[in-house]
Amino acid sequence: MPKNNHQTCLCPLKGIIDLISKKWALLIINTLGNSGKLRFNQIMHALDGISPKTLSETLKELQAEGLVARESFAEIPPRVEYCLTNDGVDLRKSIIPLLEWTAKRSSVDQKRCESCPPSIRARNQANLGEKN
Amino acid sequence: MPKNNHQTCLCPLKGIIDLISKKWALLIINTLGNSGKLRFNQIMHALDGISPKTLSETLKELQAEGLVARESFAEIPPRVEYCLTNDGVDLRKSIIPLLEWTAKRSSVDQKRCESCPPSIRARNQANLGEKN
DNA sequence: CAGTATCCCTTTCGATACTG
DNA sequence: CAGTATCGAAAGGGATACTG
Repeated sequence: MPKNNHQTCLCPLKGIIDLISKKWALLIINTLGNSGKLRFNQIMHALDGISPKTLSETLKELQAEGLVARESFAEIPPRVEYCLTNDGVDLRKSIIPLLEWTAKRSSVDQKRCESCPPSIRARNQANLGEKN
Repeated sequence: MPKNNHQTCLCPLKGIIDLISKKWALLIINTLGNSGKLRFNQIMHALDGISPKTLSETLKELQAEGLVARESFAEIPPRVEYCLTNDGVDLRKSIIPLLEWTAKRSSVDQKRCESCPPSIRARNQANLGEKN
């Protein structure tokens, strides 16, 4: 069996394309994965540039897919927290190679990560060092 | 260091979203990866439903990104072959976990893979068996 | 605070006919 | 065969104002 001939069916991909091709879906997944629990406005802030409409819609789709869990508290002012489900965590893990591939191609992007905590940036650099 | 707290920066993701959010990009990558070299009309046929315009445009972008190589032969009728570059092969490898995640979620999709060669389907089943 | 409702612009992409 | 040209429909998504 040739080493570089690992064949995969593209049919499952068709299904997932709709999900991850949503401009913000993977970003939300990753942000929640980084932070654990976040409130609506916290996600808005973390994903600089997303509109409340888009965030709201995308979160609903992610919930429908069983990737994100929503918990609301009967308080005033209202409080709602979002986090990944186990499935969401798995998805996030499965895109890490993709992240690494991207980072490896354009390490220039690392410098633009002003919205990322220094700890994450440091870890990225370390990961890149290991891989190269 | 908590085990489930592997943090990743989302900035590289922003860059890749544009690429993979193209409806057909990953499908082309994977099809080429499965088959090695393919001609324009072969890709058209493999990706049932894509229009020549969309295929042409997407192939150009993938070439511009250095993921796909194009080789044309001065023959009549003309012949052009596409294949993955090394970078393209790497990208394809990096999305395999994503494919596996998707396949694991909805093994029902496996049954709809009528366009896939039986050998690929068999391999998918085997891979699923290993993972579960 | 956590969304929803509107408006509108842009991009995407399918269908089809045509060309070197 | 390997595309290109043109048209149009549809969806994505931003800005903003508003509501429970």
